[in-house]
This record gives sequence, structure tokens and C-alpha cells, in this order.
Amino acid sequence: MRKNMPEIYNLIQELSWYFGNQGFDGQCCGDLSLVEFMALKKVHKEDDITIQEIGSALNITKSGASKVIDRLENKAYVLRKQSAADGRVCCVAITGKGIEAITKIAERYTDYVDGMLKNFEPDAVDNVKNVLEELVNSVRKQGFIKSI
Amino acid sequence: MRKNMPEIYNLIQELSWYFGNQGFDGQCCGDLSLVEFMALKKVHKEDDITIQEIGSALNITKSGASKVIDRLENKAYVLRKQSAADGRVCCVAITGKGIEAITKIAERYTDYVDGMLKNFEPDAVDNVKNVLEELVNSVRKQGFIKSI
DNA sequence: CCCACATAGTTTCCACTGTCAACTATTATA
DNA sequence: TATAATAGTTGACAGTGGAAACTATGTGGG
Repeated sequence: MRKNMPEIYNLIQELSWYFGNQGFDGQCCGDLSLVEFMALKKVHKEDDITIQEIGSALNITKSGASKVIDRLENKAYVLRKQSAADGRVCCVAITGKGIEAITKIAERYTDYVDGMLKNFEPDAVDNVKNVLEELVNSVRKQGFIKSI
Repeated sequence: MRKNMPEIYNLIQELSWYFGNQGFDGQCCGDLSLVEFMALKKVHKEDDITIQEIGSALNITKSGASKVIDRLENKAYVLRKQSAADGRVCCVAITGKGIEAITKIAERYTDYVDGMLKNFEPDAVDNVKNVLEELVNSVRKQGFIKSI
């Protein structure tokens, strides 16, 4: 095992706790839970995304994904429409209200991050961004941690 | 709003998703959920910690914390004992089995992190560690994100 | 062209979680 | 000593996601 790895793991896990479900009392903003918000972000980034794609992006089953989308649809943040190419496929699209919600929440988080880094020099901020980009690239490449 | 903040926030959130509850299908290792594991880590770091301290460290209610400790105690990973100084206070201590479990899980995560960083030069690894330390110090200072 | 099979999504049943509020037990205070 | 404050537990409850069965649509071999 290489040097520093246990420390790095502990640091990532602690940081993640603050940005995870427990970080904000179950509601990330208004009426959205964290999964709902993450799913909404996916839909925002990739319009006409399918249920399964959402599920695998978030590491939940298609059954779970279907329910997350149910909730988002009930709140009028997304719309389901049948794919023209394949009648089985359900294309999910974000609504104006959805974009509004996502924007507001992202602002709130960004404020929080801004507060975190308020004493960082511009160079240090750039370095933070670069490190995080490299870490995120790595986790994307590795995929989710497999449970035993 | 300063430059890079939205990007940094998005990167942290994506990274956190991989290390959060969804990152490993609800079970982080063997028979522990993520909250249970985080609570166990707290107990390990600070022996004779109280229920409320665990709750506030993890941002859950004392009721929730009590149940997490219930589960850990049923699995024989921790022990409850009454405080000698104050009969109301419940000191929680980790057992040998608990230490074993925590060690095994930490190893698994550390392997994963090691895989993430396998192509990083030693200097880059040090830089990652420093950045994460600074970020964690910042979140500790700011505390949990308040929901609206 | 039809039937078997594959695939996308939904639904039902279920177990797990954490909160709220009420409760018990203990300690502090006036 | 009576009252209030505090630590922790418990019961009722709602939210959540998984497994498996189900529906509906598409595909391919005969």
C-alpha cells in the first residue's frame, strides 16, 4: 500500500459526508432529496435520457430510478415521453420549473463552496479544481465501489 | 461569485456520490451501512463518546444516533456503558470485533483509492492530500449545509 | 407471418432508516 | 425538596430503494 492512501481515503470520506445525504437533513433544497437532485442534474445535462441510463449513472436499479422519476414528475420538474424510435423507451426531459429548481440549488451549494474557499488564493483555487478534476476522472474510470 | 466555484462544487458533489450511500449498494462492507460505519469510526477515534456527540458529529438526531448504536451493539461492534460521572450519559466503546470490521472496511476503501491514484506521481499524491486536508478543514469550519 | 424471446419500464410487496414526540431516568438548581 | 433541565430510549410514522413479477413493445428464426 502506498504512502498517504489511508489518509486520502479518510479525507474524501469525511468531505463526502458533508455533501451527501446526511449533509443537509434529507432535503437538499426545497422539496428535493439528494437522489432526486442528482437525477435532475443528469436529465438536465442529457435531455431525453432514459430511465435505465439514469439508474446506472446513479448506481440504483431501474426500479428505483423509475420511482425517482415518478417523484420528479409529480413535482413537475421533468416530463416523460415515449421514444419515437422505440415504444418501450421512456425519454425523460426537464421542464422550465426543473431548470429553475436546479439553478437555485446549485447556487446554494456554490455559495457554500465559495464560503469554504474564501481564504484561498486564486492559484490555490485553481489547484483545488485541478485536483478534483483528476480525482473525478479517476472515480469515473474505476466505477462504483463493489460491496463484498 | 468567484471563478471556478460552480465547477468545484459540481466536482465535489460527483466525487461524494461515489463515496456516499449510493456508492456501494447500501452496504459498505459486510453487514454495515454507511451511517453505521461512520458512527463506528467516531467511536473508534474517540472512546467513551456519548450518543449525542455521535449524533451531532454525523448530523443526525439523538434518536437516530441511539438506533444506529442499537444496530452496532446488536452486531457486537460496540458496547454501551453508563458513565460513572453522570448516570444519564451513555458511553459507547468499540469492541475487538468492531476494530476488526473497521480495519477491513478501511482497507477495502484504501485499495479503491490506491487504484484511483495508481498513475499519480508521488508529488501529485502529496498535493492531493494537501488539497483534501484544506477542503476538510474548511467544511469542518463551516459545518453542515443548512437546508432551506 | 407468427411465435418465442429479449428488453424497457412499472408495480407490488417488503425491509430498512431516520424523524418527531412522548416517555424514563438522572442530575442541577432555586 | 420541588422543579426544571438533560441524556437517552421508544413507538408511530413516512420516505426510500430493492427483488421479482408484470405489461408492453420490439426482434429474429422458422
